[in-house]
Amino acid sequence: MAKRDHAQVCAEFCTHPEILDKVKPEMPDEERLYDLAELFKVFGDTTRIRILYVLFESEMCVCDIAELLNMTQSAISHQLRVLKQARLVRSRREGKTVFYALDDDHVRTIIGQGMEHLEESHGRRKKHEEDL
Amino acid sequence: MAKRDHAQVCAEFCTHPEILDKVKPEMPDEERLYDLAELFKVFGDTTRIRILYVLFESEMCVCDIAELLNMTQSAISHQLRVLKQARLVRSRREGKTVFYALDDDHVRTIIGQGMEHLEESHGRRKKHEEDL
DNA sequence: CAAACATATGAACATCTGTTCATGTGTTAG
DNA sequence: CTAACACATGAACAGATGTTCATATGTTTG
Repeated sequence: MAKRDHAQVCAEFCTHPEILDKVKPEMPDEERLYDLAELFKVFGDTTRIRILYVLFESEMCVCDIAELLNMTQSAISHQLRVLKQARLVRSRREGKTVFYALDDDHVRTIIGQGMEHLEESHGRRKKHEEDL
Repeated sequence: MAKRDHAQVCAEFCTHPEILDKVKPEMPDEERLYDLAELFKVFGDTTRIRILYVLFESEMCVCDIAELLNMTQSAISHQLRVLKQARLVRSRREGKTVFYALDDDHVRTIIGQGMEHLEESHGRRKKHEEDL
């Protein structure tokens, strides 16, 4: 039961049945799409991105990261938990300190592609800075 | 002025100066990291992910997408605006209808890598479902 | 055991985000 | 021009999110 009330949301000649029928079976299950969005949410925060960048260079303990990013130990710890739950980092205990490291090479690719996109779309953005 | 008050946030022997000095210059500017996080925020929503998946198959008009995803035309339009501002989709007018299409091939790579990560980390997750 | 330290975590709070609802804009047909 | 339609958008509201603060857990040292 599609939501077509207000006017009539596209007459029949607008919704192209061939396309709809072709696209529908290609869609992954809702659960996969949900998990995927959840994963990208993890990348969608400056603090977590900065943490990942820091870990590109070397494994590191919590307080090192906190100092590097000039943030509270608590804030960093909370975010490391999010990154760990997303399987993007792993932790290793050594005495009192806990070392965190990247746990997946897809991270580099994803962030790299994100950066490339920024470069490229920035290049394209010339004379129409704001086109809302 | 790093925030080291509560206890002392890691004694000097914990924060490894060599590592800090090595990592610091490798960090991109704050602005780039902010933009990157903003970009991934766009991927961090089920509706937008579903829209992108739909556009993988074919360019499409707003009401087609709304019908496919069984959502309001308004909701879809709002999200298309977000995707367009992030330069992930472009639009083309043809009479009354507006067609949207992917505007960047990095999108496929990024989503593909995200999916791969899910497969892989799902595989690794065996006997420790919840390890908060 | 107690003290010191590195890290983890729960609650609270302010901010951000996505959808809905109502309405505005741009285009075509009559 | 007017009506109908496809789409865009502003305001508002509920739900999600990140940081802070206080405190708990786990480890080493004496």
